[in-house]
Amino acid sequence: MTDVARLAGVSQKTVSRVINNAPNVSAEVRDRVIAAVEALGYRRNSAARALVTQRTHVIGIVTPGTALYGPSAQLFGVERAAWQAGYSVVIVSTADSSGEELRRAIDRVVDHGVDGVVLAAPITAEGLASNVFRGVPTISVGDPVTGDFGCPAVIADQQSGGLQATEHMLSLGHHTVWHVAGPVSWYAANARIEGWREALHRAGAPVHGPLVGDWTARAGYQAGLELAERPDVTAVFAANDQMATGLMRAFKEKGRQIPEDVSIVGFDDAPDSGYLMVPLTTVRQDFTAITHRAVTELVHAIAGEEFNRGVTRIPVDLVIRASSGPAPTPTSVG
Amino acid sequence: MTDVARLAGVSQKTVSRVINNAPNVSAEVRDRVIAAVEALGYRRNSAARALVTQRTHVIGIVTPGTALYGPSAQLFGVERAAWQAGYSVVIVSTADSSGEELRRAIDRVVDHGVDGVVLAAPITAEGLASNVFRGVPTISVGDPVTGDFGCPAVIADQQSGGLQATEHMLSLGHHTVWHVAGPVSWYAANARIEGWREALHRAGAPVHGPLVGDWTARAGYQAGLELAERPDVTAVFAANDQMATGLMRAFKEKGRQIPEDVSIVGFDDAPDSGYLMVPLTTVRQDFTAITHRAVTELVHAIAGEEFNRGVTRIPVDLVIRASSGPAPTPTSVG
DNA sequence: GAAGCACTTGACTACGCAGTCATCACGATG
DNA sequence: CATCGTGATGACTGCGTAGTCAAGTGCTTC
Repeated sequence: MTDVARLAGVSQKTVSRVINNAPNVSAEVRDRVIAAVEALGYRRNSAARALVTQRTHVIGIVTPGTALYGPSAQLFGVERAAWQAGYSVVIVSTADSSGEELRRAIDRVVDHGVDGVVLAAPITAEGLASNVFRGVPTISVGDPVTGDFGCPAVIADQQSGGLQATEHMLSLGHHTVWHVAGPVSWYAANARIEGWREALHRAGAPVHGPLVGDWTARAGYQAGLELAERPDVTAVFAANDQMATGLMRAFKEKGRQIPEDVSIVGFDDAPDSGYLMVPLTTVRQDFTAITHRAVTELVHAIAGEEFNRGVTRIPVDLVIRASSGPAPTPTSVG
Repeated sequence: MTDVARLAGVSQKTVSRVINNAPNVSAEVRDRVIAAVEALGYRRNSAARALVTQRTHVIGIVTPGTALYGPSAQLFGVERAAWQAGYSVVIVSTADSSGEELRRAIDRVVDHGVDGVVLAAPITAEGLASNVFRGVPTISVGDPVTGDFGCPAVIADQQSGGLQATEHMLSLGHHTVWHVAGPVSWYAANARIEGWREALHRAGAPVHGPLVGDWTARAGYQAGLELAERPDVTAVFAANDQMATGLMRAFKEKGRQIPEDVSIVGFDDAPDSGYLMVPLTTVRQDFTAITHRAVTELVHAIAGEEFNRGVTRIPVDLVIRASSGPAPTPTSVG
C-alpha cells in the first residue's frame, strides 16, 4: 500500500481511503490511485486489515465430515449465502458426535479468528458449554439447543415432516407405519421420530420400533432386510433418502414390490430421489432458505444488530412420488 | 498476550516463546505462563500472527457449488488432510465453469490470504492465466492443465476408468457400448470419453454419440429415455453414478430390464451405488488418496520444499455389481 | 474583504504478534 | 582468578492496515 501511495504520489492513508471506498476523495486522486493499484498488482493484506479492524469477514462452519446430502447441502448453502453477505467460510469437520469433539471443532474455528459460527453438526448443551459464548456469535442450522448454553437456530420443521410422511401413508390405508431413524445423537433424527410417533398416536395405530440407522444406504439396507422378514410390514418411513434407498433395495431383494407390497417414504428430497428406479416419496427441506436465513441472522448478530435469538422453524413439504401407494390389504384404519 | 505476560511476571516475548514451544524457556517460567494463559482464557490472535509470519495456515479450495458426490467428497477429503497437516480450509464455490468465474474465485481465495489453493472445480489455462502464479502455490484435484499457466495436479486415472468400464461390458458380449458423458467443460468428462472411445476402437466396435449430460440424475434420465427408443442399445456407460441412476430409471420406465436387457456402468462409486434397487457396477475413485496426496504436495510447495510439479495419476478400480451382465443376444465380438 | 465552512489530504499511531539483538546469570575451563 | 560459553530473558522493532486528528484548500456568506 505504501508502494502504491508512492507511485500515485499520495499518502498511504489516501490509498486506504480509495480501497475502502471512503468518502471525500477527489475523483482525480481516486483515478490515480486505482491506476497505481493496477500497475503494481496490489492486493490488500487481509491479516493486517483484520488486525486493525478486529473483523476477519470470515465465518466458520462446523459440519460432520461426511458426504451425506443434508450436511453437504447445508455447507454449500452457507457458503453461497455468506458470500452474498460479504463473508468467506472456513470449514471444520467433526469426526463424531461427542461433546468433546464439538468443543475441539469450535475451538479450532474460534482460534482461526472467525467473526461468527454456523453449527451444522449435531450439538449438545454440554458440547457448547463455555466455548461458544466467548463472544463469537453462533447459530445452528441443525439442532436447536436452548437454555444456558443454547444458541439461536434456524431449522427445518423436522417433526412436522415426520408427521406428514406418516400421515400420508396412514391415509393410504396402511395399518401402521414403521420407522428407520437416524442416530439419536442428531436432533433431526429425534424430531422425525416424534412426528412419526405423534401421527401414529393420533390415528391410534400401533407403534413398533423405531429401528436406528446411521443415515447411510447401507444401514437402510440392513434395516430393510430385518423388516422384510415380517409380512405385516407394509409402510416404512425412513429418516433420510439414503436409508430409504437401501430399504427399497432390501425389500426388492426379498421379493416385496414397491409400492405394491410396501410403501416407502424418505426425508430430504436429495437430487437423485426423483430418479430412482422407483421415484421416492419424500419430505423436502429447503436448505437454501434455511442457510440463507441463518447466515442473515448471524450477520446481524455480528454487526451487533437485532436478531432472532430463538428457534426459527422453516416449513417442509411432502413430495409424493411412486414409492408410496395404497396398502396391499385394506384394513380398518381411522 | 501482554496481559498474560504481566500476570505471569514475564515479558510479552517470553509468553510468545511459551505459546510457540520455543526452546530456552525454563520449566518454572513455562508453567507460570501456562497458568496465566488459562487464568485469562487467552487465545492467540491469528491475524496478528499471520501478519508477522506471512503465513495464514489456511488453504483455499475452489469447488463447484453443488452437492454432487465427487466434488463433495473432494472437499471433505481436502479438509481432513489439511487439518492433519495443520491447515484450515476456506471454501469458494464457482457458479459456472467459465474462465471468468474461475478467475473471480481464485481472486477471492487469494484476497483472503491463503497459503495455497486446491482447485476442485473445472479449470482452463485461460481461467488460470495471471492469477495462480502470483506466488500462491496451487494444485488441482480435478483437471490437469499443463503449459505456461498450468499447475500441478493429482487426479484419478479417468481415462483408464472409462476404458475399464467399457471393456468390461464388451467382454460380456455387448456389440458396443453407448456413453452418457458429463459436461465437456470438465476434464473428467472428456477423459472418460477418451477411455470409452479407445476401448471401442481396440475392439473394433461401432462408436455412437456420446450423449452429454450435466452430471445430474435428471440428465441421465433424459438421456435414458432417448436411448431406450433404440432397441439395439444393450450397454451404457454413464460418466457418473447419478446419471447412471437416472438411466436405470428411464430404462425401467420403458420396460427394459437391468441387467437382462441393458447393462449400465457408472463412475465414482458413490456411497449409495451399491444399495440401489439394482446395485450399480461402477468405477471407484479413491478420493481420500487423491486429496491426501494433493494436500501433501501443496504443503511441500508452501514450505518451499521439493514437490511434484507434474500430473500424478491415481489408479481407479472397477467395482462389478448387478447392473452389468451378459448381452441379451450374443454377437460376434473380438 | 474577512470570517466561516465543507471538503480533501496527510502525519502519526495502534492493532498483537514474532524476529533480532542485547543483557544477564551461571558454570566450565585454562 | 580471569575468561569464555551457554542458556534464559527482555527491550525494541516491524509486519500492513485503518482510526484519529490536524492542516491545507477553495468556496460561500455577510
